[in-house]
Amino acid sequence: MTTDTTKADEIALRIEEAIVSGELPPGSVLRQEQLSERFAVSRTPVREALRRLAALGLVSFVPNRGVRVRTLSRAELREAFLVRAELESLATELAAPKLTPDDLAELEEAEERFSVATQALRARPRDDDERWRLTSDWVSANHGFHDVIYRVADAPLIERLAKSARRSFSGHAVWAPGGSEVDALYERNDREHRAIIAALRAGNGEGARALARAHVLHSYELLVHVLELASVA
Amino acid sequence: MTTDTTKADEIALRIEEAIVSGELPPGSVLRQEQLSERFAVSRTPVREALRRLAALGLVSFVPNRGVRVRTLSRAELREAFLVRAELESLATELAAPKLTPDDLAELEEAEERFSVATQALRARPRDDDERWRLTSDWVSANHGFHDVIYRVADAPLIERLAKSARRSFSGHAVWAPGGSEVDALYERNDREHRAIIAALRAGNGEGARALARAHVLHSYELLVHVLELASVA
DNA sequence: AGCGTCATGCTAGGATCCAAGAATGATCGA
DNA sequence: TCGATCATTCTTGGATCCTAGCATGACGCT
Repeated sequence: MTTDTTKADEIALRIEEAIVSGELPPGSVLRQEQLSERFAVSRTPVREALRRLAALGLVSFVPNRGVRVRTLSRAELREAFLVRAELESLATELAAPKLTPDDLAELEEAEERFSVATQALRARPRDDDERWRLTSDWVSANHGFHDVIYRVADAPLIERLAKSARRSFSGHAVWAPGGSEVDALYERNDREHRAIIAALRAGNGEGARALARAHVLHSYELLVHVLELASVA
Repeated sequence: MTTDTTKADEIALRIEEAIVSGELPPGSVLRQEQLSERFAVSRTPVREALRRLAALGLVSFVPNRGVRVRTLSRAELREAFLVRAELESLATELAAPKLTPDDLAELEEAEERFSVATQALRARPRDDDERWRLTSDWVSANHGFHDVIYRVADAPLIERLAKSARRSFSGHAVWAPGGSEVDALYERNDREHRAIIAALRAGNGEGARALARAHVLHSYELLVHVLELASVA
């Protein structure tokens, strides 16, 4: 068994997963020892993993006092979306001239899944467990759509940074659905995906870029709406 | 003595400094032991520092085979500049409405220093040592100008990511000056700084944004020119 | 009774130790 | 003489141990 990855890396991924899934909520303190026993390793690789996550901005170190999962202020949340809007629109523009028919088909398929997830979410079951599962589906379908674009753009650095910005707020995504006002926003999100596809199909890089930018900023509005509704509840 | 920073952090900064200064050139392998004795600590904090730098993209880990200072391919170099162009233009736009007269004065002062450094560099002494010092001055004067904008924009995440993109190629900056063709590019760089200032003074955020974007992309052209000249020599 | 100080316990940071994997060079065979 | 294989050495990755700093609670003083 030749490990071409180190334990610290694997653990970093698993902790990251736990953070973005919301299992480790923002603000919670991470004890090195309990992480080490959870993953059945010593504290050393755990600490290295935490260093990595700290550099990514997911957790913050307080010397001699441990690490805690980063909480984003409203301003930071906004910033993260602004960054993502710029990087994603750039990626979309880069992707436009490279798009093959196969890519286009894949993109449409991803959009189809997203559309289904959106409708399912709008049906909004009262059961909390079901709701959580559906929002989780919705989020990953959404990511799936955007990931196709990143792949086609073939720009590793941009992809890395954009996803890092995306991750930084996924832990905040309670994504509690709201009323008809929020429904309209979900609907718009879906429509915008199709518009981006249309622009890409037409080979209109500039247009796709502008659409992608607006789309991400609109997603921010959606998230803010949802967060406000959640905080009132 | 209450250390409000940890040794791993300090060492990460010092290694980073050594990398961007060119002391540790791209491609060189870093031995944990010699780093640890150089900084008079054990290997543990060194490794944590390296993890951090790896997450920042400055060095790359090869499991069981150590770390090496990252070399950027031409494509990655381009990507880094594209990212910086987007983020810096965004920061410029954000800075525009926040700019106070004091900020403007500071910006003009920074530009003055940059202008002086540019002229000094264009005088181009034959002495290698002097040339190295002047290019180093030029680079930091340039950074100084842009840093004012970042500070005014007051957007920590954007600043962090943009500087990270900037750092990723500073190690490559041999910045060997070329002929009159390159001189024109230096000259343009200087002019563009002034244009950005003018737009900011006029409160024209959109204009400043577009100028900043073009400016960074032009800097890329300058760097590529210089690198080509250097590789021929 | 309230506040300040000190002692004890707990957790993180750093050092050292051990094991496992890769490179290098020597030796043996063709 | 050239190549392949095996042993040795070097370096990294991980575990354990030690130390130092923060926190918390008890005790004493005002």
